[in-house]
Amino acid sequence: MRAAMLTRLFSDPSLLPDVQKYPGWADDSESEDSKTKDGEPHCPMADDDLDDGHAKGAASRAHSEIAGDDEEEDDGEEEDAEDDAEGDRPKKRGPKKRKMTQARLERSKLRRQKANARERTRMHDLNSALDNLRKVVPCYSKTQKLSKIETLRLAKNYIWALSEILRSGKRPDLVSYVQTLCKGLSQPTTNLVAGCLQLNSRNFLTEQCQEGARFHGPNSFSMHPYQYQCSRLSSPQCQSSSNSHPLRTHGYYSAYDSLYAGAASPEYNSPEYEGPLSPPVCINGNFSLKQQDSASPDAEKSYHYSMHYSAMAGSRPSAAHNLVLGSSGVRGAVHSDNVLPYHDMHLHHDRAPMYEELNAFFHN
DNA sequence: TAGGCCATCTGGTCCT
DNA sequence: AGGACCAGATGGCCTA
Repeated sequence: MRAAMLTRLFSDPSLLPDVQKYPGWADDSESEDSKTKDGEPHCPMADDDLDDGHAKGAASRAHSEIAGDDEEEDDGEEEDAEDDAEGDRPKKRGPKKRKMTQARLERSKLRRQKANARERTRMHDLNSALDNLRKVVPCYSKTQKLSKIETLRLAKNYIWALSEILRSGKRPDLVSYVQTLCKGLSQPTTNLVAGCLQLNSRNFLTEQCQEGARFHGPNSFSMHPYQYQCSRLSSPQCQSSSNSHPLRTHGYYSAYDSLYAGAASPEYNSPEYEGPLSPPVCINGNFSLKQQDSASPDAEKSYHYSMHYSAMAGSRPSAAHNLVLGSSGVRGAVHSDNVLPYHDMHLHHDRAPMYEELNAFFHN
């Protein structure tokens, strides 16, 4: 902190916002005013001026005050004498620290400012890249952005899931897919991703109830309890309860299948999505949650989603047992704000060439 | 109010 | 010397 103060010793008015941002500088300098960060002795005069300048929130004033100390500009013996006069501190061995003349301080300050600007630019570039990454991971929201770390985790999982698909040449079961996608994600992010998939699934379920059980063709998944639930949903009573029942695993299953079904949708070209071409995860992005949510708002609030990450891709449908959905979930509840308004959330469903290849692969 | 996330500043290190 | 990169520190903002 001492070194930080040094660089701000002659800060100009352009740094005033920063000065305001660090109101504790003066206090810090009080507590450790006799040494620099690396333990080098430090001019006490500069400390006093620094404290004055920042404590009063007038960096420019501090600058002028220091600049007025012309007698300190002279280097050489005078500085040595000052050091000796400081007295009780033991002398440091090694090369003497060059006195910070006004010119050197100015240069140092300029360097620091330039370095800060570069660092800001660098971080902005990094954030921009992260924003781009957010747009191509399976779940994207304009307003509820994934955090940086969650974006990276989700992207990693997504890449892993896609490479597993390419490697095995098979459609994985939905549970494995979801597990892979959500592996290591925080609960809110898991909820968000799950919400995305579920959103996609609801409309899909409706379509399926109208179209019949076309899931049970040659390309259908291997049978497991969730497929059973899915097929049961074709019945009217099952549909009517689908939004209120806490167990919505069928929704994920259907969502997953919809991702790979590649069925054209009138809402395919969602006007909401303005990002670049996205990966081939959610080509069939139909959003019909709005009405359904309004019909049963409590359903979302009571919807709990718990995920255990015991298996990665390649786990068999038995992994479904690790996907616990219910109001008794132990990992935390899905809050209503984790399920975004449909106009704000985007599954990626662009016609990326990669998807077309994958889609052709899965349907040939 | 605590905790998470973020932007920014900063000094250190490495490389050119 | 200067730039890139990194990690630590700090404070602001937001949310549960």
